[in-house]
Amino acid sequence: MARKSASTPPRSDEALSPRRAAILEVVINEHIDNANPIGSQTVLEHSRLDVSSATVRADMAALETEGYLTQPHTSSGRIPTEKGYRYFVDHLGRGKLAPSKVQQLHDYIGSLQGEITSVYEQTSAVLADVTKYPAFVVQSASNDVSIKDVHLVDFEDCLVLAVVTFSSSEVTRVRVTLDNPVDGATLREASDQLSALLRGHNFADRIELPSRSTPVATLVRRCVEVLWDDAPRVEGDQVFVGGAARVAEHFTTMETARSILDVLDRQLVIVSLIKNLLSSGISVAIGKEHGFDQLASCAVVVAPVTVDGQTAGAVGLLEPTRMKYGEAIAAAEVVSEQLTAKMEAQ
Amino acid sequence: MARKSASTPPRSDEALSPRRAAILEVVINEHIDNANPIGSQTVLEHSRLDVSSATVRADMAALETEGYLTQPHTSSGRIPTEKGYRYFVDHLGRGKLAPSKVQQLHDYIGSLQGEITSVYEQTSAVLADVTKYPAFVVQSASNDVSIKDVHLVDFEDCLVLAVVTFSSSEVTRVRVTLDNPVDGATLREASDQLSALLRGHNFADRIELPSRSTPVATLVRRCVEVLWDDAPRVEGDQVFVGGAARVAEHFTTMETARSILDVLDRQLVIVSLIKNLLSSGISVAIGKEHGFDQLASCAVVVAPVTVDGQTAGAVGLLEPTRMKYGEAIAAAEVVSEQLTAKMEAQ
DNA sequence: GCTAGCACTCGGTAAAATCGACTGCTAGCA
DNA sequence: TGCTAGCAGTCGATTTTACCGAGTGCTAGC
Repeated sequence: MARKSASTPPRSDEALSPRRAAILEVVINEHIDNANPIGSQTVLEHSRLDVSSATVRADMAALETEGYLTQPHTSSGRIPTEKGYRYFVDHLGRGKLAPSKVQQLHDYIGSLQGEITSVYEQTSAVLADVTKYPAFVVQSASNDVSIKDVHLVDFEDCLVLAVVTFSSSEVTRVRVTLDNPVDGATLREASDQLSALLRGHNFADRIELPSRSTPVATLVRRCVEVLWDDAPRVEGDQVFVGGAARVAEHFTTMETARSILDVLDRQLVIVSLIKNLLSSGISVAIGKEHGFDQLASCAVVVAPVTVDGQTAGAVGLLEPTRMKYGEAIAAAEVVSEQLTAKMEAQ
Repeated sequence: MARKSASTPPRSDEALSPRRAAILEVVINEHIDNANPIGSQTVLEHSRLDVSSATVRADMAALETEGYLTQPHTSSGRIPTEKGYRYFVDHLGRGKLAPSKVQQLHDYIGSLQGEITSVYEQTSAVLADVTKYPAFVVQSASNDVSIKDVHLVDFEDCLVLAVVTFSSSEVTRVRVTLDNPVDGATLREASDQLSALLRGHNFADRIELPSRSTPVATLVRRCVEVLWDDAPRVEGDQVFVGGAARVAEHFTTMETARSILDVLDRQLVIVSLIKNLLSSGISVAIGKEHGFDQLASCAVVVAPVTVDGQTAGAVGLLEPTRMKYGEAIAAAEVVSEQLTAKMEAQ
């Protein structure tokens, strides 16, 4: 996957004359609404400008040479370029989300219960439902999670389940097979020793193992070994994609739909996309700005979920460049706020 | 979602004359290969029949009146109907999977480790990769899972985590908030009592609660209450869909792609689809046979994963009716065998 | 029961014709 | 200098027409 450096947040600084800005705005708004190239006539109809179409034409020609607009072919209206959208996002369309939708998001996310994972998963679905676009929620692997407790559960003769509780209140389990059966007392004692030994540590730490060869010490050693080898490394970042089916609604050609679905399937790609954007402080990446070729026809909107100053995750939307930026950004922000609030309440 | 009863396993019993069967087979094979309607000429070229095209035409006309073939329009070749495919699946195409693919599936699934859930999830991805079609794996909620162990972990003053281990070796956790802080000894004692009290039961059972009002008894009561209220009901059936993006590869019109993606998003629908098919002993449902309108243009192939005579899950493929049935069925079976073997080994 | 041959159908494709929404440009006006 | 009116020209999209050929059903004859 090709990616360019996204280190410099794109931002268009040049200012446009008020009239040209107005024209650009109309072109973008109209184009978003009906996907057609926009001509000078149409611009006039949808603006308060009191000039002739020839003047608008001249301005549009200027906007084109400056790179904000482009013509699909001579003799048809103009459509926005990525630069045009960028200017729009930075200077113009301060869109809002319909209050009813905000309410909907509030209500739904507020009502979610249960494991963080499932909250995130459901959130991705709601966000997709509300925006009608594919949405994703990334749950970051928090890097300072430590072990809180270890408990051994006896299964069969030589099989023990090590149940590890983390400070994040997540739980994982690992099967430990033994050479010899153990009795309940040994198990219990080993449980206690393990808890004491590992509490506060995480899998990056080196643990001082007991060297004695009592049954308990042996069991403890074995468990630590297995845990350090097998434990799902405090699970990496997880991605939940909601509304992938929406792709088919919004992208007209099969081919683009296909390549986008493909990306949505590859969670690693999404994670790195999001991380790049977040780390360079970007909240909207339009077209090629994010450097992922397969998504060149899309814009990505992200908003971080921050808990205690740490990035706990992110919320994102994937839409065609021709989208309602205002609404999308607002929606992502509302959801990220909701999630942030929810996480902090825990 | 409309569904018709799928209680009678469809099965075409009428026998066709050998020649007609041969013709049907060629039509289907050719149609699967290149999606075109097949004419009498083409049939001759791809069969060992030593008759004239007129004869083939007569037979094809007969096959059409009997419902096995149909003409998209007068004056073009024939394509198979659902009934045609059904006959094909029941009597003709005993296809096989390329040994290399079988090997691939064996190797990959054999190498999977970790939690059942993740094994299932990855399996769905591999199956999709190997077949190039969307695949799903359903993990059934086993209905005779019982609690094996309960362990309380102290979090904050009035917050305790109840970690429940099930006989299936799965683990779940529930947050229990308390009115008063508890000390370590109480917690430990309560853990032990809970384990003893709940071991062997599941959330459908009624539990006799201790009525005393000692701190331990109170804690035990509270935990059971919360567990019975909040515990994710030994999670229902879970569906893992792999290769959803493949939909865009195989379905030509945006609209069908869209409606199929939509279904893949709705896991409940898939579960009920699979359950219906399995319970009526069907392994292939072609077109409308399964009664789900949105999937009318698809065929579904399923194979159960059985452990100890109990259905532990299922493996399925979703393909257009125009698909290589032989391969698909073989692939689903290989995978279901692999999973079955893996589950039984645990 | 099979075949050869013939008239016929009709979807798909290619070429031609038409339309109309745009543009750029120029000359003229405040 | 900035704006406008008007005109000629461009070019994609749509419709029309013509045509081809794969494939059919049918019938008469072996």
